[in-house]
Amino acid sequence: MTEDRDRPARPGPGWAGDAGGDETLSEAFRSVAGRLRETSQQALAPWDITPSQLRAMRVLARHGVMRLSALSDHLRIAARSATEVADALEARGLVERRPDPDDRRATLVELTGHGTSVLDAIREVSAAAAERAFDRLSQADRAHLARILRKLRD
Amino acid sequence: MTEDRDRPARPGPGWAGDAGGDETLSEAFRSVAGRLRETSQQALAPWDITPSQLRAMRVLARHGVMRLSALSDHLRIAARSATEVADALEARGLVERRPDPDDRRATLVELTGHGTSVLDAIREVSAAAAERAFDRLSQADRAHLARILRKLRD
DNA sequence: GGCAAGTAGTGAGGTTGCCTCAATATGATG
DNA sequence: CATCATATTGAGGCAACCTCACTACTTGCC
Repeated sequence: MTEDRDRPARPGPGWAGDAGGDETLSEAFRSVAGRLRETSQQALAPWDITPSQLRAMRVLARHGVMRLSALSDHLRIAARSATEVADALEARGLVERRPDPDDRRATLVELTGHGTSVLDAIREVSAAAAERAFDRLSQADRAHLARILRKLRD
Repeated sequence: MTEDRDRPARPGPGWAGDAGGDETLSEAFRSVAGRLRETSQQALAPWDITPSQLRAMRVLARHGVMRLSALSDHLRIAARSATEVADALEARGLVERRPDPDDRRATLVELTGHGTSVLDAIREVSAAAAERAFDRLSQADRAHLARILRKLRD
């Protein structure tokens, strides 16, 4: 059946396959989360930036200039992998490396102006796409959901 | 999975990094989903089965014996990749290959008895682990959440 | 029946995003 | 100064995907 071999579609590891007939809360939750990820990934496509790179950009936008090791801590990846992400972003002109004046072992990474504006644009589009999924909920349901999610996060 | 590392933690692609201070529904949702995935992945560890393999087992449990091509359709991966997943599961004695009597090009895959019981055990443990995350919600909140999730899935 | 065209599975080889280990450079400390 | 710790990176590996090409088989058509 429908063989979209041409288009990878990247459902991602969290994708629940065709497990559409669940009943437990956690499975329903994951199923919705998977769909959310799909749509926001589509929104991301035009910029040719991977989810991994986007995560790094978000960290840099949130916390400003930082060392590579700090970036790897925030992303919870090995230091070596942060080097790779920074390489990719630097090649696209989205971040800049600069030696840390306080410690000549270290390298600082920072979003460029271009990186900041690209991130802003992505944020806008992908937030819009994702929030659209919640349109079908009433105002009251949205408030409920927000409150419940807050409880679940503590 | 090479779980023998110090702290792989494998947050996965949906992991929102340290984006803990967000406000939009979609970001909160993904953050919670990420945590859910983390815990259920830990629950999965003892069996040395990757998420990818588990997904395949779930499909086979749900739909019974099927061709490799059908499996790849259900998992939304290329046919070639389904071969790999089946290889891994077969090596662990969790599925069996058998020629399709109706079409000698095709190969059928099916969960073995062992595969079924392993899947049942995994399901039990990981569902329990995941549902535990919802313990902090009141009965009313759980009902709300279930209803809202149902709406989001249509 | 005979044969071109299509389909199922897989070998070969590539990509991505992560990993560990070791090397190099620098910093901190007794 | 000697030693040990820390920051980044080169080298190399692995898992889970991918495409392309091949073999074995089936189907459709004359």
